[in-house]
Amino acid sequence: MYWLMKSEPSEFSIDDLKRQPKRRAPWTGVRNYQARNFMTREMKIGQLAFFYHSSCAEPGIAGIIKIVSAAYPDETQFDAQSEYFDPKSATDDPRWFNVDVELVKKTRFLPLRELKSIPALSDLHILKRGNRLSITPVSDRQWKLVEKIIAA
DNA sequence: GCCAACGTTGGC
DNA sequence: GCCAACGTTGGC
Repeated sequence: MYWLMKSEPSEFSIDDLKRQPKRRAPWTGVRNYQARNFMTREMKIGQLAFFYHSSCAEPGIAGIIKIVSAAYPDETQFDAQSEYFDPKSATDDPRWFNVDVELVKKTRFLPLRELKSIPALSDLHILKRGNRLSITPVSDRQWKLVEKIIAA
């Protein structure tokens, strides 16, 4: 099982991750229950994910990251100064969680445009109509195919 | 539990 | 900035 995780590069890009100590950072700001549940229930330490740049001039896959922690409460939900502050979340019953990720490698940039042009990837979640989930599973087959394309 | 209104996402 | 698609909210 692999993953694809979206981030707006103006908020947090792959280069921002690269600059972090140990190239690690908490994946904060997820405020969707389905995406949260993927982190709390299905993600395992050591699993790999594509780092995807969204909501920008050129959306696409920018690199590969690794899950390096179990899910734990997202601190930004308790920070009134944060744009991710959630007044309905209580410290003794947190609503939102995050995992930590580590940069494995920055790859050749693979634009969404190119992903769309590959028929064998038509079942990729982010290519499906109306998909907005910020964290989606990627199958072994899809992962290997994309890796091959990036390497080529 | 239904569902209309509203807010957000994200590519274009 | 537009707008389709989808998630969340809250009155009933």
